[in-house]
Amino acid sequence: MTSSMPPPIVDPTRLHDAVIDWFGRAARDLPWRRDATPWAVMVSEFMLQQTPVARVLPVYEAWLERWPTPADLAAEPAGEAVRAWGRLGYPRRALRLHAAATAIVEGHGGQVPTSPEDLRALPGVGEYTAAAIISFAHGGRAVVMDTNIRRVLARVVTGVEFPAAAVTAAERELATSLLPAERAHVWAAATMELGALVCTARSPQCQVCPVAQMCRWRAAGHPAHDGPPRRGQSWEGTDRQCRGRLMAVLRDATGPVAKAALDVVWPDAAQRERALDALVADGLVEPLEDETYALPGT
DNA sequence: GAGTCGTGGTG
DNA sequence: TCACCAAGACT
Repeated sequence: MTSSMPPPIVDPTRLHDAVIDWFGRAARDLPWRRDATPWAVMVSEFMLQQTPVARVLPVYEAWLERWPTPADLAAEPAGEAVRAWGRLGYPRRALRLHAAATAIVEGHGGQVPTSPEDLRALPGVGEYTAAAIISFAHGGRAVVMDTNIRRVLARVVTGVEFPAAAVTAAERELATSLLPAERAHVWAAATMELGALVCTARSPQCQVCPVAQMCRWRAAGHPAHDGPPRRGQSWEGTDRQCRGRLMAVLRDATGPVAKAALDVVWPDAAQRERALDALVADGLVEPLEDETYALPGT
């Protein structure tokens, strides 16, 4: 696969050293770094998918205390995972994490897999999460591309404000070419941290950036994003909002709830029924007898 | 490849 | 205020 991208202008070694050195001073003391067992890393990565660190922290702590191993989680009904997920959002992630724990117990002796293939076969583990687990849990060498790293590379190396909506081949080639032979996992964590703390989406702190001197976007005068506007996520009146309301009722209940309790949280009956059916199809809700509903297995 | 899937903080 | 954004995965 040939790339249409010009070769990187920055010197990879300088880039690595600057970012990793900065990371040594500025890295946050996060619980999944302090106790980076494979299961802890895996749980954190599921929770951090599209969810800010600050909101993950309390749920993460409670989760690992209750379920210190994959087997502990797999031993309980999926609904308990959904309930403990709380208001993190995208509750299917809780379902997938539970299913992944079950698969780990049944197929991997209770140990989080180490190979990309085995990791990707787990529900909820995509390209990013597999690479993250390999890097942060096993100290392996993998191309990690999350929203932070993609933005940092787009700016520093490519010279544009934002990466494309979806990962491109050129981007993957660039990230691969920059993957250091040694301490690749530190490079991944450091680049991600730089994107999270300094090279942020809204208001980048170039004044304190360790690679400002070699940043192509900065050198070009911070040109604004050129391309189609990134589609905002609508919310009011959507199925997602409706689903959220229904799930909140079931989470906050101690057992099965009557359908009437669900009806009152969404006025549009047709949309409500459609959303409820979808939740059942997704496995997030279990219909029981006498027109009652519950989280699966509870 | 574009759509869908939650929730809440913030510039 | 409100559109944007947050360690994506899946169809």
